[in-house]
Amino acid sequence: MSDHLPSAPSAPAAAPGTAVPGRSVPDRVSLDGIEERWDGRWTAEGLYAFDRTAERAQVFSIDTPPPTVSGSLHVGHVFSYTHTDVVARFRRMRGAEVFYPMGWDDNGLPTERRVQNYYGVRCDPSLPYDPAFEPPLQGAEGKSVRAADQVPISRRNFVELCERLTAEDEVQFEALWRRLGLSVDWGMTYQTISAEARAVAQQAFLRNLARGEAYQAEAPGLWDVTFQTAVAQAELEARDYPGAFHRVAFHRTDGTGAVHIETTRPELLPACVALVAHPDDERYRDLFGTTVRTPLFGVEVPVLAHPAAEPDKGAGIAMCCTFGDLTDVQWWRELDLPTRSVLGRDGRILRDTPDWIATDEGRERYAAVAGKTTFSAREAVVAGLRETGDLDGEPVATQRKANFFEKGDKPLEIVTSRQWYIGNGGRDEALRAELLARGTELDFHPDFMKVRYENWVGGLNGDWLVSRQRFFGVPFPVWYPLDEHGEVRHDAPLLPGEDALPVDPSSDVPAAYTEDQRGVPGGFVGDPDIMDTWATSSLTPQIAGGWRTDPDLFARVFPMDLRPQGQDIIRTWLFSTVVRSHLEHGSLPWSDAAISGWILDPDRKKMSKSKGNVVTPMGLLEEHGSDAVRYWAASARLGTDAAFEVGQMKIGRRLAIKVLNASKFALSFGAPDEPVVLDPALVVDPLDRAMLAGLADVVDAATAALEAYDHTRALELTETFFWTFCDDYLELVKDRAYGAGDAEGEVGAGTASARAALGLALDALLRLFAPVLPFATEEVWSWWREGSVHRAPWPTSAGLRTGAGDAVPAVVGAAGSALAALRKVKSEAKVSMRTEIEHAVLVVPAALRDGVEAALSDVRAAGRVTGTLGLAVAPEGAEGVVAQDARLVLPADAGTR
RNA sequence: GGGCCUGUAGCUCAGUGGGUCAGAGCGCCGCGCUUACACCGCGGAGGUCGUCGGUUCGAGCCCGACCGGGCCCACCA
Repeated sequence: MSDHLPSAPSAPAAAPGTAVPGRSVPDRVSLDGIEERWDGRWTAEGLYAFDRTAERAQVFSIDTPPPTVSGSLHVGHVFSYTHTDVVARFRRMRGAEVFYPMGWDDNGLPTERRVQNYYGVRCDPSLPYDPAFEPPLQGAEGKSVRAADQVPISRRNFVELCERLTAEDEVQFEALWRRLGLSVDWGMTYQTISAEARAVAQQAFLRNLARGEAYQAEAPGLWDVTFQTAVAQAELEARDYPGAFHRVAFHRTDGTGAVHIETTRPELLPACVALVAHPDDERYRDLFGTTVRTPLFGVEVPVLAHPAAEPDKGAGIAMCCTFGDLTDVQWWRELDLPTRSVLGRDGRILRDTPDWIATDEGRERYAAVAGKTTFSAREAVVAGLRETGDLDGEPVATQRKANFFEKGDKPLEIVTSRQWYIGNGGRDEALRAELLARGTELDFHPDFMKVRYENWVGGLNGDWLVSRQRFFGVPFPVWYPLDEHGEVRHDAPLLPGEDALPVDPSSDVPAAYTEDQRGVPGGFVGDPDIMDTWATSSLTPQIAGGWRTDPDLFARVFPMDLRPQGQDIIRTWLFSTVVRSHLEHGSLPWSDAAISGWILDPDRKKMSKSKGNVVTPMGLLEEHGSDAVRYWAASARLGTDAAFEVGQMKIGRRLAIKVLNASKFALSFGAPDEPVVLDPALVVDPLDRAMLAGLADVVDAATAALEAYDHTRALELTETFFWTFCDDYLELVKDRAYGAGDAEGEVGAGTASARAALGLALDALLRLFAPVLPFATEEVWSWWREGSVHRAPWPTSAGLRTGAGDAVPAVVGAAGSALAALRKVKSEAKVSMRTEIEHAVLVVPAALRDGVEAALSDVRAAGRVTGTLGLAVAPEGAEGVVAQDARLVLPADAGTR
């Protein structure tokens, strides 16, 4: 007996070999309204609901990327989310219980800014919660409200407004995803700023802290002066930045002359702590150990040797300031130099004149730059250097690379501050090796994306800085005692129990303290910082999987199977998730990572947001249909950039319509109430058997491709087969399937064979297409089958092979070539394909001879050959089938050939 | 400077352990209202596979160099 329809628990598919009763094929088929109709049904039936009684081995869990709800979705999202959905649908049909949640990322700067502008407020954690608060503005979208005009509100109020605002976005986003046909379980959504997500982030942090993986340190670090927050290595972006080399004289204290250095940051002159040159540099060897005096400010600094100094850069001797760049930090640390910071966290030169500037002139010069931005301070310093003659020549303009916060527009400065870190291998070789090993374990699709992971981990130069000096976000669940002098005891943090989470240390009180002790000597103070957004989103598997509150669920879904994401956030989201999982669970967070490429506009540039917004995703879906857009997305391989191509969507739409039409046709034979018998034993005709043999190969190959995350290959195989099926097989088999040659009232064996083969083929093809074209396939499925195609089992080749017997697929191609030869005769004669042929000889290559002969009667019928159709073997080397000596039956007025 | 990806018909792309691999679709040209489909069908014309070397009996497919695209990292004196 065949097993072409293996039973699945939720799929009331036909039992092997049984008849599928009752067809209900519409007279006219259409894609119009198909998305709303089926999305509604799927929702009503809970078709994609996750069965949480499933065991881990049965579950396929997906760590869906939560889109930023304060941005807008663009075609790139549609593209990559389709890839994931194809996987989800395939796995579901393969019998897996698919855990496919959707998250909304409403934590972070984009949401913070949007809430500020939309409601005219700003977050001030020092304020108490006001339950009755109503924002001054509603929907001041587009206009940004000046900071001075923003009403300060408590963090809790701010979070509430965030949730209020993003709720509207989530409705829009969900509508789009539904329209696109994502088979998400909409009963399982999460928000990254929700109480649950905050609690997970805090709990994970507390555990990192308890294990010694998280720590606090006061150290120089990269600082964004606009946002006034520390920034992590992963958030850096190197950009070109105009600057100028200034050649500046330092005066030797022994009075023997001057040393010239070159700098692009003359405004940092008051922060200079040393001059540094390479130990082997002949030019400066004599100076090592001596001191020089800084111009303008008259501070005596040593000339030192350090191998990190590069003789061919600038003058070969550099001024080391605290801090101009990361090399300065290295020198400062390794040469044990003093800290002389002059730059404030707001990016301005500190107002108070520092005590290391002792001379009257120096103090005067400093007063002239105090409080200025780096830009103005630079002008002032340069003017001063000109005045004193310490500027040698004119500044030489240069283009240099500077580090920027990816969301910022001013170069990062280096500022000393107290920050939280989580170990990520950046300063611990053993941990780095472990994390590199995790990367090796993880199956990247495509695999070369693994290199990006390895490069990043290999190049880390510090631990993960997780604290941010912002106000909206997940606060650190930490308080500190104040000693009797009111000094903060950072070394003795007060921590909440896990049951108390989430906490907000700015409004909650640590155990054994009362609110009135906040900020007073002997009392306590809350940690003012919030976590980096990645510190929360690195925990999406834990948040979505119920790590904290639902261990039963968590055990069924974690470690997850798949992380789909973009290649640009391998260093951030992917890596940080691996770090958290490794530290907390001692495992990878998922076994596979599917990396989608970019969408490029027709100019081969990365599709910009502005362009992406011109073509809204919803507009695309409405114009072309969801299946069509999905087809375009599914045509692009993972990890490969794809062009935004409307043409490809049109092809997809055509395919979807073809599926409807061809299916309608394949189901049109026999009386309407006559059952479709899906019995391979009925398939006896050589052509039918060959078709099934080909289809069986396609099923095997497509299945293997999808297993390997190669949805493109699977689609291509299926599609190619399907078009041949339509253009050749359906045409060839048409008359026989109608029962053209059967006696009145009888269904001949050939007819039954064709009908069974058509049914079996349709049955498999619909399921093969279902992951990519969920709407069209479901529509067709509903005409003749019970249940949803999306819960039907993935096709297997075994039943098809039973029907195929020992037939080889090539017969279909041979017969198709023969039919094409007859068509060509008509095409060249410029007559209708319906024109009858009264005589022709098919000259076929030897290799095709048997195939053509096996299907000759079908070829005759499809080619409308009424008389003799001869068969001859072509000479060696001839290609293709040629019809010779064709005589067409032409209308009287067209003349004869 | 280091690394990854990529360069095949006008366009978008397949070409699977080197030997019918020179392909598909779109576009183009011509034809056809053939009762599944005119949101269609049929037929046809398009390429010395970026360049130059090398390995091999044989190379889009392997190796090297170069040229052209895209991206990541490093480079802030």
